[in-house]
Amino acid sequence: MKKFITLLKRTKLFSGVGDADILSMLNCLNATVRVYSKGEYAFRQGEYIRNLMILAEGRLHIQKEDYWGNLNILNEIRPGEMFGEAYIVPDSGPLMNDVIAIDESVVLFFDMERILTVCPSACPFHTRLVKNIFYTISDKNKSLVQKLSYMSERSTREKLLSYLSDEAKRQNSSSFSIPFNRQQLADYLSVDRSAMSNELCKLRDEGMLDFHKSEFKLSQAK
Amino acid sequence: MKKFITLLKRTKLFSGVGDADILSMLNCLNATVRVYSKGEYAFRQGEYIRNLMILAEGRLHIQKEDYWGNLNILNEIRPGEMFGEAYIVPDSGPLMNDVIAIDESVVLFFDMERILTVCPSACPFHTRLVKNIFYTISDKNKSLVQKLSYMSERSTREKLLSYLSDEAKRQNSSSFSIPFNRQQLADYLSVDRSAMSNELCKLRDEGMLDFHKSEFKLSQAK
DNA sequence: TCCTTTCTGTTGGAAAAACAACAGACTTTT
DNA sequence: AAAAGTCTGTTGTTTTTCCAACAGAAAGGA
Repeated sequence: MKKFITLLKRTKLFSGVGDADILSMLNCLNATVRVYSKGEYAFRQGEYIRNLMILAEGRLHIQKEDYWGNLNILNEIRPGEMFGEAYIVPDSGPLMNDVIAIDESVVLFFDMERILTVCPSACPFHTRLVKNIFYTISDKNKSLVQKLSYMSERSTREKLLSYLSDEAKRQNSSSFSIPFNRQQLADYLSVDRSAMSNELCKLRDEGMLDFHKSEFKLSQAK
Repeated sequence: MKKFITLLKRTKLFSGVGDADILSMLNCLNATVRVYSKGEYAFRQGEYIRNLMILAEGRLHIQKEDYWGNLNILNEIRPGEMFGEAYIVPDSGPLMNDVIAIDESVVLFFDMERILTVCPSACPFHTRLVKNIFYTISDKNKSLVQKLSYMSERSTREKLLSYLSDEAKRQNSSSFSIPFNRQQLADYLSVDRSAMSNELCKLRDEGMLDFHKSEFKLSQAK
């Protein structure tokens, strides 16, 4: 287990916890390791998950196959990332997705029940851990809600405006830069790139905003 | 505070906690009450939130105004529901939305720091509370991810298929009923009702599925 | 520097969704 | 039982998006 400490101290889950404490917590949380070979399924749709996982090495895809057999990749997990946190609720039902190892992958399993139950006084950094995990899912929650608010706009134009408007708020300035190129932004908003690019230029021509590469500036419509 | 116990014991946050314990926990969590009159803003965009809130009475809207002044209602909070949980992360930035009282509303404030920090041994139901709050957020997370996976499909048809496919999985049967009427389903998937209704009928005519009101049955395409 | 690759804006035609409007089926109220 | 209201499917028109293709600009590598 020792070899994972360097990785773990950089994860959100164990941030702020010292090396020695991580080691003792791994015991406390009943941590186990499992290696999946390339192409192997870590979990399959319909299974029940009772652990919280962190990917130590490799690469995983969370994917979904629908009733008619169409495959859809929902997410790629990279080393240090946590997954499974949404399925540890006692009666949360079976897993709706498949988790497959794209490369040979090393996965750490933590006993979720212990994370939430064991008395912090017995393990001084337990409180820290609970906070960290809480903060992590809380953050995720927030970004999901935000993305959802953009995506529920009906038109590409409105998706763009709501996203850019929020970004301006967040960065507290009408001039700001975004962390996406055009293709990434289109993917994020689930729209076609060329149509989006087109719409951006229309907005510019209408005087609503201006941009250069990933730098944007919002203005009042003329 | 006593008068809120009946309500609180029915919330997800305090489920499984007895009356007496709720009362002592309210102290432990530094619970405070605030009444908002109809039309009053509980929070405004740009503020920082340091509490977890439960609506005791009334009705709140979480809404957003964009840079150009367009208003958008994101969510309606009803009695017993929790909110603000996504903003308690220390450096989560300012609130991006407004929270406004639609009717006169009574809101309970809980000290988030205390929820996550105080040693459970001092307050026997604290562990229970941490679990409850974790489960609640976790559940919300899961439903957000699911909704997002439907909404990121590009066409109405694909949105429908992914939603119905998941519903069949979840209910573990190719025959199932959904909790929406047509308009609600359209709103949930962010599409036009009539176009969706049209698409549903096409799918039926192609032999992919059958339905009657909110009862659906998936089948292999002919 | 030149060459290759990536990124962005632009276009025109094809496909899909939104919109408006309406009729029949079903519910609820009176 | 009648009336009013809601829900659903259907249609035709308008608007928007998607898609494919391309050219210039920018970035990166040889």
